[in-house]
Formats: sequence, structure tokens, C-alpha cells
Amino acid sequence: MRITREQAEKNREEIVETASKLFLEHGFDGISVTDLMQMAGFTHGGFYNHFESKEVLAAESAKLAFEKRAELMAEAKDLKEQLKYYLSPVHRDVPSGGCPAAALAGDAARQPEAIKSLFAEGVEGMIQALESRLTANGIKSTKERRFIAVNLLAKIVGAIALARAMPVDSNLRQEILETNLRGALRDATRKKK
Amino acid sequence: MRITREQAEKNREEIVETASKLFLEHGFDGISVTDLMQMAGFTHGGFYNHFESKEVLAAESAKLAFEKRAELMAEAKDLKEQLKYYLSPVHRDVPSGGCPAAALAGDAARQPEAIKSLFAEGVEGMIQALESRLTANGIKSTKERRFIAVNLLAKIVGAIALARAMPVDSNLRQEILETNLRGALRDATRKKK
DNA sequence: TGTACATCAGTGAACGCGCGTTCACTGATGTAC
DNA sequence: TGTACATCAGTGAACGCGCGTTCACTGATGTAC
Repeated sequence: MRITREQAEKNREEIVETASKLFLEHGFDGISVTDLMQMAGFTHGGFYNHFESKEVLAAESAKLAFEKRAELMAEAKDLKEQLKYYLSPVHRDVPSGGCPAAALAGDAARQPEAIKSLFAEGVEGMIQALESRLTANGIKSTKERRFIAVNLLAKIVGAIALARAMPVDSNLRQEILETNLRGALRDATRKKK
Repeated sequence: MRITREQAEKNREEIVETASKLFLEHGFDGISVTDLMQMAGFTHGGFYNHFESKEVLAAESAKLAFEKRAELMAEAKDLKEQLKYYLSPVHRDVPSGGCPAAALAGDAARQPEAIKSLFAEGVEGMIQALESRLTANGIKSTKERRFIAVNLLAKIVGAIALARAMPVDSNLRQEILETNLRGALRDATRKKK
């Protein structure tokens, strides 16, 4: 039962989008080809008509996740809004729609260079997204903007990653988010000493 | 070929220590019972004489890794030394001897509550280790020490996790470490604005 | 202290299971004339 | 435009493999007397 090329292309995109969410939630090794094809509405056999291997899909999915992240960060009206969303309970609780750097950094460290390269591009994009918003905060020096952005990124990624690793009954689950949001907002407005 | 109880206890400890390193390096699902028993010098069959399941070992290994981390942090002569080591290339490149929060936060987020609880204890311990050193830096307010410590922890954990996800040829691999170390040292000495 | 037997840490084959991947097949789509 | 055939996206059974776990077995250690 062959389908139109157009439909096939749409199906492929559907698989990548589904995979992107599932990888963010379960990690690269936490979801099987069979499961993700089923979630996308297909049977597993057709997978290899679209992708050479699961690893290739993982790379493409990570790329898509970073692109979506970049869009979201571009939509925020200023740095404060970016940070508030990033360090929000909803971002902590729903990794599938969230930042790949926070959800998959640990996994990526154990993946092949190809995936690490995508991560580097994605992380660089996030740093630049932060940098560009720092101009509005009155940070005039390019070097200082870069400095603050790289510090901010590590902080917010670490905060979300840690908060997600806390059990539901732990005070730290919320404290890490709130305290780092306060800190991030301070850092974002403070001039070089 | 039964062995002495004393020897059996030593063997058990050897398994936990080996597992601790291997989990830090490969993640909870990245190393098999067979492989880790072999690395510890045994065959896989004996595993269940010591542990109820792989998950129980994972919990015990994570606990040990946090204990070792706490010892290392206590040995450092001051906060600056703690931070310099934490954000060093050797810590980035050798996760097996490093911080479980940085290496396994992503994994822990997908693990059962029992493991998350151990993480919460370990993370709390690390925060307190940082807090105690902040006194020497002239931060007198308890609240302010807590604030800085929670911010520092997220920053250094995020920095190492991100740096490890970068390919070897990426400038970010080093930049993230250096820039966050500079930032961390600033934060650690700066008074409340 | 010496003897007889029970215990149990470690071994290695075997279990069922789910994984990533392959393959023969289907049948509507795409293409050649 | 209509017909004949090639193409190929999707299906579902099957592949080999490694996983966590179980089990019968071994033989030195631990224990009872």
C-alpha cells in the first residue's frame, strides 16, 4: 500500500517530532524503535525506509529539539522571561517539550562525536540567544555579555537537571529552581565589578 | 569453593566500588551486570548472592559516589580549591572518579524515587559543603550562604555536564569550564548587592 | 580438639525477553509509452 | 488520456544478540557435638 511522496515526507517528519519528545523524556536508550514508531502511529518495520539507523534518528531528533528551543527563546520578550520560563516547574516536570541540553547532556556525553557536534551547535545557539538579550539589560561589552551568557547557561541547565533528579517530596526540588532564578536574574543585570 | 565471610564482604565492597565508577562513566543502563562483575574480577552468577537486583546495586553505588565526593570536598583547603578542581579538565574527562550529580542527574531523573532520594541527600550534602566554606569567604548571613551555595552548585554541575557533551574539537569544551570557573570565583566572594 | 554435616560464595549454563535490524510481501503511487 | 509495469512506504514475522535473572553444582568454610 504505497502512499504519496508528500505523505511519506510528512510521516517522516512525524517520526522525528515524536522521537524528539520521547528522547527528551526517556533518554536515547530509554525508548525503543518499536515503541517510538508506535507512538508516531506506525509499525516498526517501516523505520528503515526513513532512517539508516536509530542513531541517525537520534541525531536528527536532537537537532530538531534544539531548533524548537531556539524558537522558544527567540519568542520571549526579554531575558527575564526567558529565565523565568526556563526555571519554571512546568519545564522541570515536562522535559518532552523542554531543553535538550538539560535533558540529554548526560546522555550526549556518552554518544558519538556526531551527536556531540550537534550539541555544541545547539548550546552555542542558546548562548547567543542569551547574549543578544543582554544588550537590552545594559551590558555593553561584548566580552562581558559572552561571559554572563556562558555562566547563565551552565547555571540554568544545571538547575533544571538537578531539580528533575529530586524526589517529589524534597524541598530541593523547588528550592533549586527558585534560588537559581533569583540568582540568574541578579547576574543578568549586574555590571562587571 | 566457599570463601571466608570476611572475604565475601570484601568482594561485595569491591563490586560496589567498581559499579560506582562504571555507572558514573556509562550511566545506569550503560553497563551490564555481566560486564561489571567481570570488571570487579568475578563471574556474573554470583551477583545475586550480594544484591537483590541491579537497581539495588545502582542505589548503593550512587550513595558511595556521593560519599566519596563529600570526602573530596572536605579535603579541599578552601572554596577556591573546591571550585578549581570541580571545574577542571581532569574532572570533565574522567567522570568515573567524579561527581555523581554531574554524571548521573539526567539518568536519576528517570529512575525510581529510591534513587532520587539518595540524590537529594547527596546534593544537600554538596550544598552544605559549599556553604561551610563560604563562611571563610566572609559571607556572614546564613541565608546568603545558602543562596550562593545553591547557585554555585547548579552552575558547576551544569558546566561539567555541558562540557562533557561537547566534541573534542569544540572551543566550548574549554570555554564553558574556564568561564564558569571565573564566574564561580566571583560569586563566591561577592557580597549581597 | 576432632569429626560429620550443613552452609553458602562463586561458577557457568540456561531462561525468557526486548532490543535494533532485516526481509518477503502488499498494493497504491509513480512513470514510461 | 489510457494502459502496463516498476517503484517503494508501510506491514508484521523473523533474525541474532545481549540483557537481567535463575539454577544446579562445587567445594571450602562454618557449626554442632
